[in-house]
Amino acid sequence: METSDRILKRATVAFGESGYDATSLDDLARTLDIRKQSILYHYASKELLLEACVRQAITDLSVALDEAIRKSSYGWERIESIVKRVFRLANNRPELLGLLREVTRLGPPILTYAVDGIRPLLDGATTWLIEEMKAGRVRKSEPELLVLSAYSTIMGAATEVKLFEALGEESTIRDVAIRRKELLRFLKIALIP
Amino acid sequence: METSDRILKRATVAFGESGYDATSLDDLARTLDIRKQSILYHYASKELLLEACVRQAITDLSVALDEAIRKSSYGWERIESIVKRVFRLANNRPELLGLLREVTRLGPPILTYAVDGIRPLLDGATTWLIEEMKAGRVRKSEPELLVLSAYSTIMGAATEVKLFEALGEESTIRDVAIRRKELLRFLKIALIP
DNA sequence: ACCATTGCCTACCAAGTGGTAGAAATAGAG
DNA sequence: CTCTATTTCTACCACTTGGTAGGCAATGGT
Repeated sequence: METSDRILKRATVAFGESGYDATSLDDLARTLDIRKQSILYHYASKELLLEACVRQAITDLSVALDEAIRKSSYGWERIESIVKRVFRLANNRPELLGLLREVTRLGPPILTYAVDGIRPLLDGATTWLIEEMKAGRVRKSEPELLVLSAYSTIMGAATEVKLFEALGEESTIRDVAIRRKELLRFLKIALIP
Repeated sequence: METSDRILKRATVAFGESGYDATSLDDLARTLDIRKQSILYHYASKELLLEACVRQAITDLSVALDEAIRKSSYGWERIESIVKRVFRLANNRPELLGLLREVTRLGPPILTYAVDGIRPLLDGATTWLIEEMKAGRVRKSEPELLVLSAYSTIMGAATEVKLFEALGEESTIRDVAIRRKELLRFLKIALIP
């Protein structure tokens, strides 16, 4: 694999799991078994590296969601498909969701940058929801708020694993599956008329 | 006000809003118009300062929730009362919820410490929910999971303000009230039989 | 009057930070 | 082989970090 890609991948993990400020370029270089200056050759500054990570993360996220959307039809089935895909993502690549959360914590300018990348996804979801509401397949309410609520709910359920573990809740695949099932039941009751 | 209390308050805000790593003791001292060494006089290390902040935050949180519980009766009314109280808290003292989230990000040892403080609250909520389910006032499901889901949902709705703003969603008192109402509607449909 | 304690300070330090300058290796093209 | 461009490196640097050592004024008990 290309060095620059290796850097990008590890940086995304580090930024997403440990946070931007807690990750030093020296640490990062050490885990990659290269020197810090090699990182700075491919990405001129730490901030630009973060930007590249965010760009890639959003791309990956978009691809995953598109996939979930394409292989589902309408109404509840599609919501279920998306939730399942996000949970799988949270399991396979927790750093992606972690990075998104970290970015909202860091605020501008990187947040503004990320938001521009995510907005198409949210807009798509919103217009789709409006359609579904019109068709009577989803309970009528404010679609923008619903999308954002769903975002934070799914995000919370998918990323709060560390908290769960600290609380003694196990996090085997089975336990995560149970939580997913509960969330789906919850969403179904609340969303479907 | 006592110097040590001023430090504690500012530190909670800084840790909760900007994050632990992004907050230097020098910065903190500067905003308090004292010297860093005065901070280290009252709190022997940065980590101990964080611990003190967490302890105080959990106390404040407990007080607020107890209040919400005491002035409500049972079933839906109590849930509504708690959600409203948390939203008020997120509005008046966003740093409290921010600090909690930051702590789950930092992981052990501080997370373990915080969890010990919060567990009584969660246990209380869980046993209460079990009662309510028995009495048929709340839809039957896994109470532990329900508590944690509710936690992350409310937390998300209450703290994702920065994201909302970046997305162009206004965050006037009225808008927050609308989001609160939507969340309550959502919870009511999902929880009440 | 004495002295110990409290509270805040100045002065300093070792370790680490992101970043610069420029030398050495590597490799493909003519 | 030689020239050139790409990549990685060593050697630094200015600055910030959390933390130590110790001084100095105020306070209050004896």
